[in-house]
Amino acid sequence: MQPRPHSTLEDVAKAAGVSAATASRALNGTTQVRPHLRDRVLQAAGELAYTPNAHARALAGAAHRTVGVICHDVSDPYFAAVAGGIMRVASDHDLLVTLASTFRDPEREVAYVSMLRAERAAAILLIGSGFENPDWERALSAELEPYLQGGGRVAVVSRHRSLRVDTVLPENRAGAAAMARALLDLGHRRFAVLAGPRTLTTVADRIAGFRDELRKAGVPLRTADIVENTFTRDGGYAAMTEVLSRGLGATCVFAVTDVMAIGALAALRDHGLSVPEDVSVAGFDDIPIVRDLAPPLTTVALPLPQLGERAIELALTDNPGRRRRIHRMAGEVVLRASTAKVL
Amino acid sequence: MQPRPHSTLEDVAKAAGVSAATASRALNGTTQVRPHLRDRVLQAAGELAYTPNAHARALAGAAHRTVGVICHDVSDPYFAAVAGGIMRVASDHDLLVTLASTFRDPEREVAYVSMLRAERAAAILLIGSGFENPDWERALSAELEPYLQGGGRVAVVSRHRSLRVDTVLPENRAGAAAMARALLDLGHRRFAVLAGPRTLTTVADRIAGFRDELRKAGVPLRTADIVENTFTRDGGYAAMTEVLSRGLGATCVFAVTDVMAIGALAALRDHGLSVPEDVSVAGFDDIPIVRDLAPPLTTVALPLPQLGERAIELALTDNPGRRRRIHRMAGEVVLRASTAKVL
DNA sequence: GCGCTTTCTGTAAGCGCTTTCCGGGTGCTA
DNA sequence: TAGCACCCGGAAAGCGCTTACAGAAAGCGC
Repeated sequence: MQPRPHSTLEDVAKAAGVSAATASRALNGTTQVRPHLRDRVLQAAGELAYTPNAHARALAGAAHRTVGVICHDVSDPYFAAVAGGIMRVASDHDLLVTLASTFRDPEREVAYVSMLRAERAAAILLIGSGFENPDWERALSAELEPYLQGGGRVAVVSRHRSLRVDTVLPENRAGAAAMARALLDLGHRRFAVLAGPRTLTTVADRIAGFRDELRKAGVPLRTADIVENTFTRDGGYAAMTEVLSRGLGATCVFAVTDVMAIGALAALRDHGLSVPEDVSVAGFDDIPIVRDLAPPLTTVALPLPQLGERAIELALTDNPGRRRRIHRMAGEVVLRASTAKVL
Repeated sequence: MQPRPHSTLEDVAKAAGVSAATASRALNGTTQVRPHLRDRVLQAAGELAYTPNAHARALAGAAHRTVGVICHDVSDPYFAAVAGGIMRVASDHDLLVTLASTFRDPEREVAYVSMLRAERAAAILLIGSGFENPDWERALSAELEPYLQGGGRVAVVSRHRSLRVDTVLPENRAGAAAMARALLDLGHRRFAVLAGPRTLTTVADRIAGFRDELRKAGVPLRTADIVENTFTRDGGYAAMTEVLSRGLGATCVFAVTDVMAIGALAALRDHGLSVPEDVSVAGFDDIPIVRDLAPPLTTVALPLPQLGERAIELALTDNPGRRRRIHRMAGEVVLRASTAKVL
């Protein structure tokens, strides 16, 4: 016999011979319940394998125990690392994490925000560069604004324009500039840049930081030196291949992300070029794997798990004035064997 | 003025001058509503930035649109790849994915199942090897059984014992055996195995498959040849270091996962040994990065995203008799440059 | 134009839980 | 023993939605 699929609080209360109210109190410890009854309730709950219905609970006004995370693609090591940090903190707070991958589709991102809003998630975290696209910005704001009005918390990692929400901001510009300086110090004067789509703010910032610093040193970076492709390993491979097909003039290749750098490394290997003897390669992010490459990759190290941790902490922390809090995270140039001095 | 944080169906109905029922129908398209009214409702919803409360909806009996995924650690490339497959399918079905990382803590796994049960998730997916631990098995069953009774769907990837649920099973044993054969064919006769905790069924199976195949060929694998450590890059590094400290007798090292193999490669490099000249290294899983290592890693290739896709499809597919369906996925040995012939 | 079917629309119940508001024990004080 | 405060447990309301159920309106044939 099983009239209902799940046993309910009602069932537990009945089994324990108390009212639903008492059962609720006993289970949640809201108020003192005489040990005698409390034990009966707990035992009944155990026997019935009772699990409170989170929906009913949420509806009745209890706190929402889930946070939503939207990223481009979990299987990208960058997001995986950031998500890892988020999960750790969430786990400490007994929160469930709803993770969505947009696969870089702006519409899907907006749709996910809407779903998370429907779930009444305690917080929504947007991880990864936004798009420079007015339609998308408007649509996203239209979803986020009412959510914020309704007490929802939002934090973002790596995006800034237009969204007035708490932000964890890797210093892309400064990091790229620092990398430029480091590479200049190694004696490089001719560069190729492998970039993701410029519509991503992260890409734009890193290119700008890199270019500006070169300019300061009187080293030009022409448009033709920047090759754009998708923000993936294969994109890096393709971009590198394109650079090679045009005739490699550079002594150093800067990929705006490590993932693209990995593709570039593979392309170079496939073309019989060795790194760093024939050409130096540098990346950005310091995803865990790159120190284990041969050669290990020079990169701008970002504390990825911490990016996630800060973001969720920011979202979970009260923000009385609802002012926009920006938490900048510096990147640090780590010189490894993929870059060499120019003789 | 905002009496309630979110606008409700009630509000929309009022604004459109219809009843809540009609508003609900117009929004969901359940029943025909005169276009006239329908438009008014839709417009009102738009203006109020209305989002239905998913909890109320779930409580009222609508289908649950979320699936829960429990893995050991999203930032591990193996799980990231599997999760990627799951997300793709989920996205096609308009499902939200709640992803939890247990960080290999059995208790946390049980706790997460309980939370997912509370959420009335449409399905629960357990990704990654289980633990060989009777207490844990009992606790997990105690959570899962009532969930299944209540119509919940469960599918697992990579575990078998004790759980009577739909299963996607990489052929760990056969894959490891095939690897053993391939390595024997290359002329190797002395092996070291870098293993994760034996309490993980995956580890046990891979070791067993490998050992049995060697035995068939008359090649012994002594207990001392198997070094156990954590299931991570650092675990691989440590295990390899231990092997080296004992004096490397083997011509080939088999790591039970690619992640550990990456650590092993790093340890060898740090000790000035080159692969495959001084020693061959093989892994298992074929996580995306390993083909880009130098040297590229020989491994048993598992179709990781498909593992996830099959699992969620299995869970989402009706299973009338509630018989246990097992979907085996073969691994394929991919010989790359990290293994060489023994002269 | 009447009565029947066919289409909507509104009313109301109920999903499972928390929580406020009371009433009835209990224990302590006088 | 009476009186008071204090706890604790129960009844009931209500969270926002879906969905029978029933009633109203409209369409049809005769």
